[in-house]
Amino acid sequence: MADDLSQISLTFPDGASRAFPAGTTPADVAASISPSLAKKAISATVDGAHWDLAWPIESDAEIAINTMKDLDPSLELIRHDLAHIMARAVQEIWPEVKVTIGPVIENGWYYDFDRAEPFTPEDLGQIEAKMKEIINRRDPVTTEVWDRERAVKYYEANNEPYKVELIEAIPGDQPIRMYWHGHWQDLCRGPHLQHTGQVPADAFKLMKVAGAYWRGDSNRPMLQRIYGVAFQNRQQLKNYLTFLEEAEKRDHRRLGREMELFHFQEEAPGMVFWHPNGWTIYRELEDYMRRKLSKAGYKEIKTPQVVDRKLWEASGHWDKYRENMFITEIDEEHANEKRINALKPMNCPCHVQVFNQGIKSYRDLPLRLAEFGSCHRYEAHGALHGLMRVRGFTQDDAHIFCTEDQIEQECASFISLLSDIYRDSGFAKFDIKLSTRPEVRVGSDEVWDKAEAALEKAILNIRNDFEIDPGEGAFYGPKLDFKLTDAIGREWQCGTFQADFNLPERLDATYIGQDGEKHRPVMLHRAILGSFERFIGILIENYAGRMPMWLAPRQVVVASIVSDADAFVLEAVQKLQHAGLRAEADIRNEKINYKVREHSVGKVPVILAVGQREVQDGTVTVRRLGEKQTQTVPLDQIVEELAREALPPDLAPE
RNA sequence: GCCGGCAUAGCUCAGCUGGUAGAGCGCGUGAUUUGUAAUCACGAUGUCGGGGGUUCGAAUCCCUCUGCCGGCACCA
Repeated sequence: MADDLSQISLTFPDGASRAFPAGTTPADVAASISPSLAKKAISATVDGAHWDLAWPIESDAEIAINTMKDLDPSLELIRHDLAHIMARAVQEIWPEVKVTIGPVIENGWYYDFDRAEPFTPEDLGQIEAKMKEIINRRDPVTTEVWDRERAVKYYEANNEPYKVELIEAIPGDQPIRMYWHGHWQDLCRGPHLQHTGQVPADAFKLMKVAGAYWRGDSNRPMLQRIYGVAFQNRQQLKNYLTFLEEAEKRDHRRLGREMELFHFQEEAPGMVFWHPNGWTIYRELEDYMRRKLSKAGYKEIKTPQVVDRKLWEASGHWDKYRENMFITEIDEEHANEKRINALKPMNCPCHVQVFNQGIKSYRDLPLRLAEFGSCHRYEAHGALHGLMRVRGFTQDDAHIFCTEDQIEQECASFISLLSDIYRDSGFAKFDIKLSTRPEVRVGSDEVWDKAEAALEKAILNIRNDFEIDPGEGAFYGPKLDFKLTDAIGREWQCGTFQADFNLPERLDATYIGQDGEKHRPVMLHRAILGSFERFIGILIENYAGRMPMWLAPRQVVVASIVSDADAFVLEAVQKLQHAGLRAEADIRNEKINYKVREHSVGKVPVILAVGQREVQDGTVTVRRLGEKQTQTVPLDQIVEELAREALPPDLAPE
């Protein structure tokens, strides 16, 4: 063994330390502990870094040996190695295909290939079969650190130009690691399993092929990306596939059709045709927002849809977003020139116009101008997606004109308002991200210091965890983004709060300060829902269409069991409607089973059934969505109960 | 915008290698008066996304446009 000078001390998770020769590998360490651990070991965690069993450790460190029982490292290795195994399978089938990169992602991995022919779904099956073959070969994984030039020459010789480019992008102080699975080779930073047979052959699946730009750059070649998912065992894979099916059932586009909420059609791509049911949800949400904003000290305004390009030139949007704006032209009778207007893509320039009317005093600040602002943006065809990404949408927009000193208070009130609204709409959890000053920006460093600190302090008033995204702020000011988590764990960025030192300048907004001089206000752009369209899409998916009472488009259906009950049904509906409920009668000549099924599928939260007995007793039999039991109660009682239940959260007594 | 796929009745989908369309649900009519997730019978579904071409003949093959789906890029 090596002498004392080249000894290092490794500390284990239980706190014990032992001396090892410098350059010892985790495999050596595992073997020194027990033969069974040596067998089970797959990788190590060394000072927090995921470490290949074959990588030498040169200095004192904390070490933990990982086995397949350690979820994160084992999934990481399985998915990582599958990416290579897939690339190898592809090259074994089609040797001319060029390989590029293949990282691990959530639930699996992808790998991008350059191939003239498109991959077909049948190809995926063939690749999968080949991958299983490779796994069964149990080829050992070996790792070598190569000299940079040698690696470049190697890839040049093998006609793998993408790999050459990748090597050139690796910082000079980092090793070029060459990995071999049997005869197949890839460039990779590792770590890896010890042989391909360690990957569970029945716990992965290739999911889809899609185009993807080389290095994410739309000016560079379009490659073909194959996505795969992988888990530790077959059951976990099955669970995941079931989860996907469940998520598909929540798809708001499907539910939108089934529940008759809205539709889209060719003549207006990306624009929503709201149907009565969907528009009911929209209006309930809008009414709720209007009350919340009004209570929070906002003044609601409405500004024009069609605005002369001059204003967009002044605001800077014409230069930057011209391509994405809907333009209207008009020949005015006595004008020399055609007048060019744009449908507003955002509300802020118009809000500044409202602010600029008359002279504002510091006493007017903060001035909070809110608008349910209907905006249009020409989004790329490929970007459209149901209600989630549309070309015509309505923001719950507002601009707060204030002084620098007021930013913190305004931000704090905003976050508290946003928390209320998210909670009321069913989202308990949300995350906050603070994006700070970018390289290129307007405004002095002092103002940025102040604004960033104000936003940070405002968050800390409410909670102590938030993420910082350095350099990702807008050029005009720092911003906060708010991401909520839905019922199946997906995250959606909805709210935003942005300080703006630029637009007031460009559009010359001023107020008279205490000193009698003109000053520039700061403008705070903020939204909570983002857009009504998208937020409703998120609500539909979050609730899987089973909206809470106050948002449900059809709240109660009163269904007759025999036609002798029809009169009582109509009476009940009238009482429910008088109590403010969205109630309807179902006195069709159908069995109660049929009616219950239809309204359950239609996601009506409450069905009241009326037969002979109920008519006699003045009662109804209540069945709630998703419950099998029923309960017979006096009509007047349930009317009162449901009316209370249907109150929007801000109007409901605590 | 880019890559790939798809487009048949209101919805979900079938229609093999070219011979002018079919099922279930829904809809309409009638019967049934029904007790908590589909009662029975009968009936009608349509410019096979639009345009052009090949062919004696096109839902089917080719071209093109549009839209949708999955990604990528974009998202003030």
